[in-house]
Amino acid sequence: MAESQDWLTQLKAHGYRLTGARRAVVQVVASSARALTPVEVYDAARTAYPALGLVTVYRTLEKLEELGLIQRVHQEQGCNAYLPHAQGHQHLLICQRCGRAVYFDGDDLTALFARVGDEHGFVVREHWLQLFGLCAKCQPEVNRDVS
Amino acid sequence: MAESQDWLTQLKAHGYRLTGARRAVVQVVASSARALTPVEVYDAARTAYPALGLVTVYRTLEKLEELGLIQRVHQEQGCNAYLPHAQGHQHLLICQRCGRAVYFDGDDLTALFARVGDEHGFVVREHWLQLFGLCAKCQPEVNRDVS
DNA sequence: AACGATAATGAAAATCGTTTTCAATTATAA
DNA sequence: TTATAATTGAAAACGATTTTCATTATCGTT
Repeated sequence: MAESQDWLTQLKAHGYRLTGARRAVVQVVASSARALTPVEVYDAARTAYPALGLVTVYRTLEKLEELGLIQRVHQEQGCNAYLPHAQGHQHLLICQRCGRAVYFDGDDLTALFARVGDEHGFVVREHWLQLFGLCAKCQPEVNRDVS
Repeated sequence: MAESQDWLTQLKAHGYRLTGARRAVVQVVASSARALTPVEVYDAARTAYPALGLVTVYRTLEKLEELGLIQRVHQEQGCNAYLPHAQGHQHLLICQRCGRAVYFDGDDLTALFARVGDEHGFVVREHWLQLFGLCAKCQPEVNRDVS
C-alpha cells in the first residue's frame, strides 16, 4: 500500500531501521479504516509476521505517533486506539457500530470557538471535536441488532 | 456547600447510605473547579477523613457517575478525572495551565454537526467537544513559566 | 560479500492504575 | 436497642503498559 510505503520511508528518514516487525505493524495500521488498539494491531500483524511481540507493537506505535503518522483516538470504550493521522486540521466522525472513522474539515469552527472562549475570559488554543453516529452501511443493520 | 448537600440527598434517595467516607469524597469533588483524578480526590479527602481508603474513592466516584452527578473528563494527560456534571447540554472549556473547567452551551451546534454527518452518509447521534486554552488568571502567568 | 557498531527484538519481570475478595465495621429501618 | 445488610479498608488479584536484558538483525563501512 502507498501510505504504508510512505511511513516506512519516514521511519528510515528519521534514522530508524526497517525490520520485519515494523513492516508488519505499519502495514496493518496504515491500511485500517478503524482505530486499532495495541492488541488488535498485535493480532492482525502476526498473520504477516508470527514472531512479533506485543512489546514491539507498543514501541512501534510510539514512534509512529512521535512522527505524527498516527493519532490516538478517544472513545467511550477506551482511549488507546490509533488511527492514521489526517493531513491538516481535521476532525473525526466515527461509526458507533463498525468503528469506521472518517475525517472532516473543521477550519471554519476556529472563529466560533475563539468567540466562546472570549465570553469566559479564555484564550482558546486548541479544540477537540468528534462526532459519533452510524455510517451508511450500518444504518440499516443497527435495527436488527440486539441492543 | 449547597451542591454537596444535594448530592448526599440524591445518594440517600437512591438507597445508598451516608457515611463519613462518602461525605468527604462528595465534599471534595462537588466543590472542585478542576477535574480530579481518583488519587487527587483521595489525597484531598483524607484531610477531612483520614481513615479513607482509595478503594472507597473509586467506588464512590462510580456511584456519583451512575447518578449523573459527575462526568469523566478526557485530556491529553489522561482520561480518568472527574468533574461535577453540567445541567443540560454543555461542553467544556479547560485551562491548560491551572486546569479550571468552565461549561458553555453547545445546543446551536447540533444542526451543524448533523449536516457534516450527512455529507459523509452518517447519521450523527452524539458529539464530543472540548476547548483548551488559558483562563483570565493564567494568561499573564504563562509568560513567566518555564516551558 | 563480510564486518562491526549499535538499534531493535522478544521474553520475562516490574510497575502502575484499577478491581475483586473478604472479614470487620457501621448506617439505618424496625 | 437490635438486626440486617450495605459499606468499609487491607490485601490480593488483575490487566495494560513499561522496563530490563541478553540475543538477533539492520545497515553503513569496508
